[in-house]
Amino acid sequence: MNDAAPSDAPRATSAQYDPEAVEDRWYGFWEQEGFFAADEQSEREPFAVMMPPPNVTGRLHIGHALQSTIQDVLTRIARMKGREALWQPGLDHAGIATQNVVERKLEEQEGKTRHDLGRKSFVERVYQWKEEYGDIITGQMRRLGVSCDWSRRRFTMDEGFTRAVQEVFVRLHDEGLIYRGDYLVNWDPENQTALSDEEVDNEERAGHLWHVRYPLEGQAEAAGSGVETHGRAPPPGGAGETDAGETGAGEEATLDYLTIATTRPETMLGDTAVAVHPEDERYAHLIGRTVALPLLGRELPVVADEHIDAAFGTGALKVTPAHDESDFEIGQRHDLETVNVMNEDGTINENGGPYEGMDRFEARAQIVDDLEAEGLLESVEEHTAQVPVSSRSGAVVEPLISRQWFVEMEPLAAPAIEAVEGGEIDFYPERWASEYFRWMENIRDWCISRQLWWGHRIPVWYYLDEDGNVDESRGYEVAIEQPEAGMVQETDVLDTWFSSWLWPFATLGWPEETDALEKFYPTDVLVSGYDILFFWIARMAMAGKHFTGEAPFEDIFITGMVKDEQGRWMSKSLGNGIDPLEMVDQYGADAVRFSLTVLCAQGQDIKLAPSKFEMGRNFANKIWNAFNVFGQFMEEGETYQRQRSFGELELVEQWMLTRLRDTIVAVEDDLERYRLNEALQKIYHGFWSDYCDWYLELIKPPYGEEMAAGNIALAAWIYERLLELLHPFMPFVTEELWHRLRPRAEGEALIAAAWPRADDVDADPARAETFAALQEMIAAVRSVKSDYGVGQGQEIAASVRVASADRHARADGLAEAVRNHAGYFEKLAGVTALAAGPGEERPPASAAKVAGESEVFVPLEGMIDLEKERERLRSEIENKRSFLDGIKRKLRNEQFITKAPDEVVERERQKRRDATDELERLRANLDDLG
RNA sequence: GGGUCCAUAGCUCAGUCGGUUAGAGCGCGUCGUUGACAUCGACGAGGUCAGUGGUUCGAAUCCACUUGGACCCA
Repeated sequence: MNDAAPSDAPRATSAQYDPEAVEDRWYGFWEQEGFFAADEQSEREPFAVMMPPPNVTGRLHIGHALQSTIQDVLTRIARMKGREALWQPGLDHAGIATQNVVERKLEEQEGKTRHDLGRKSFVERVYQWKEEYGDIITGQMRRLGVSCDWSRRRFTMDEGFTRAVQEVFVRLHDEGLIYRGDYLVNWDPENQTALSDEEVDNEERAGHLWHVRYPLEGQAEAAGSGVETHGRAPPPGGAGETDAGETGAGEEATLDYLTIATTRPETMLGDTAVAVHPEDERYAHLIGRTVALPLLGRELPVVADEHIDAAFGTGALKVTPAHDESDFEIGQRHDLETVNVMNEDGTINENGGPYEGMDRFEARAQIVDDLEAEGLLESVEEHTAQVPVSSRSGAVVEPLISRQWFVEMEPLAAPAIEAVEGGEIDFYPERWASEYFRWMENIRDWCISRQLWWGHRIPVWYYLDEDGNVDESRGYEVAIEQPEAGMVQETDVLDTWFSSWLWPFATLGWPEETDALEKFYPTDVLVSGYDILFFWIARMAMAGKHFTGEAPFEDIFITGMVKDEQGRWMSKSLGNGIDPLEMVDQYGADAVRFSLTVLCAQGQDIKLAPSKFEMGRNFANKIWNAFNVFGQFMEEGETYQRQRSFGELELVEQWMLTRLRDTIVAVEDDLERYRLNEALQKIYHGFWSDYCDWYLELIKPPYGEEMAAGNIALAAWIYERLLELLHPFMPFVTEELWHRLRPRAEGEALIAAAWPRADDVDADPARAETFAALQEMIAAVRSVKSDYGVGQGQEIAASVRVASADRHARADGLAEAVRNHAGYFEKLAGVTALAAGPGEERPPASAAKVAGESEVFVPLEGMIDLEKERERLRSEIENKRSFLDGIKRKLRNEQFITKAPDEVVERERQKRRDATDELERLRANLDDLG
């Protein structure tokens, strides 16, 4: 027998749950016994979930902890339900991030750049680094108790995966969906690579809007046209008018310049036109003329373009096709020249004349100075602009014309859209479907090439000329293996997402037709955050449909993101992150899992503080201690069998079983809809309130007495069901306690136990209702005692007037139930003398309290404060009266009677009867007090 | 500029199909410790469901607008 599952564990537990002592043992046991391993040969119905592969550079952060917990809960439930459960783990090579980490380390430790090492040996270094550090996160995940199949761990750059990536590139190229060309791309000057649109964040930044004068040329021509009175284009708004007057353009009646506004003056070095709106009267006469580019003197045509916003700036736009997307389009429309003025590192190139070699921002400052010196800087406005920023390096992204590889996306998007529209894929919460559609329907081609060394090298081959240089005039070959001796492979690598979009099937062996693929694909559910909806989720849907014909998952469960206490993103720079491992050390893995799950409501971000984990820790402690109530009486090695049939059970036992069944049903329902937080809350309530506060309190023997074997058996049986329900959420403490319940066979474990079935739990709603009535009465007695400062332990008498027999058939039964269970009142409310009946009179000097349809009297001779009691009754009467008024108002409304459903009307009538009755009795009670 | 989401107890949040005397955890107040658990128990206070208007017999819930906040896209 395994050490971790001792059959002779002491039955009673310590008073405090110590997660460390328990958690350590179980993870190894589960893994050793092979509970995490999925078997594609099994006959069981499959269940599969793909873990979003964390970056090799990653450390476990709280978001991973949340998503891993959710996936683990779903996987463990499926496993307990008898399904062949695969939770596929793995790692993502994370191109730029990983390359950066290794480059930084190289710089710090050896003072070298990757170029000093050369490509081959640098990539070797990255592999070394990956071997050394890449697995840290998976080790950290184990601490959380995740039950993924580690034996199937995949890496996006392992051999088989690489094969899949290459296959996909070749196929898409064959289908004409991959093309290469010179286009304006998002260029990260720091990493010196192209980025996809998704990797660029637009940040609002304070900047300036510089108004620059572009001198007009060809004045004679203009003079001849008879529009000279326009003088010059006036700046927009009244403020500029005086300025316009001062330039004296009108006086001289000659044109001198056109003013443009720009947020990026350095790009003017690449200007090849000025554009205005064709219907902009201010400039109509200038169309077809030319202006001189300040500083460089190049002649620029003035063109008319309908896309110009006449209201922005001066309404005249400098056009820089090589460095701005909309300018690029204008350039295409007007067949403008394209002048690239920037190097890949963000410095100005030889086309920038005197500014060559300067960094783009240095050049900007210099150009502004020079313009000012030449009197061509008309004005400077404060301006907040959207600045594109690399999500990888934080550098300002430059639009740059560059030869890159692209995937044409529209043909891939169409089937993926259909998959969601047609219900092949469901989003939870649903609203994410509209985000998905919005992106898919406006999809743009995907720039997949990266100028990096770490990643999948593009399977394209070039010919060499005699000098050994790539000769692109001969075209290229797309092939996985070198197609012809002497050819060299494309140096660019593929965007990391170009491999991870294949994750759901490439991990299972695709393009081979493996048994695993056959068994587990398509998967059941994907759990991820909305931050990678476009990067990853949507692209997986596309890849799945395109390459396998099937959507890669049926459900997509989008979690909220974990924020700090004030709702801010957690970040290193803010230092507001919460380290999940620290939390595990401090509160226990189960506590962390519990709190994260219960806080994870549908679609809402989670505001988290370390103190939230107390909830989970306290709950673990609670169930730990609950075991002792019966566990302390258990004989070692004994298995307790339930002895009595449902009908022979005590009322509280019947109630508890009924509550258990209801809980199982409700939990099942919540799980269907991924409402894990609500499911867990119900289990929590069932365990803590129902089981501990009521059931255990009542079956617990008086001090010094033993617990009957039959009671132990039932308590343990119910406890076991609750452990089963809770196990997926809190696997460690439940596994430990499950083994303490009774001797287990070797290799037997809660992780593999059957999920509780409602049908296996006997129940009787009517009996449960009777007990619920008693609960209300007991609460009423406690409340009265508390109001009058009677100690909880102090013995008192009480009587109950149950609802009158003529109106409630079960009133007599209820009175009898109260009398038969006087012991409950004694145990829970210190009631040593109890009377009950429909005609029970209120004893003198007693407090009265309504409990449901009944009334509880507590004689308080000598203790009762008449005035206080009157006050209490008056407020209760007032309360009840306003409630009754509301009901009456409703019932007087004819519309309500005729239009509302009958059962709603009947419910209101019932409420009126009850409230009227209660009010009457309350008033009588008040009168009794004199 | 287009779109999405959020606003409910002091705090963090549930509230599913429109009918609930609007709930939970934490916090707060009173009381309680030889008792499974003080990481606990009992009791209690605490709400204009952001605002306005509308639909409806009936609105925290549906619609419109307003205010405040978060996010996505351009």
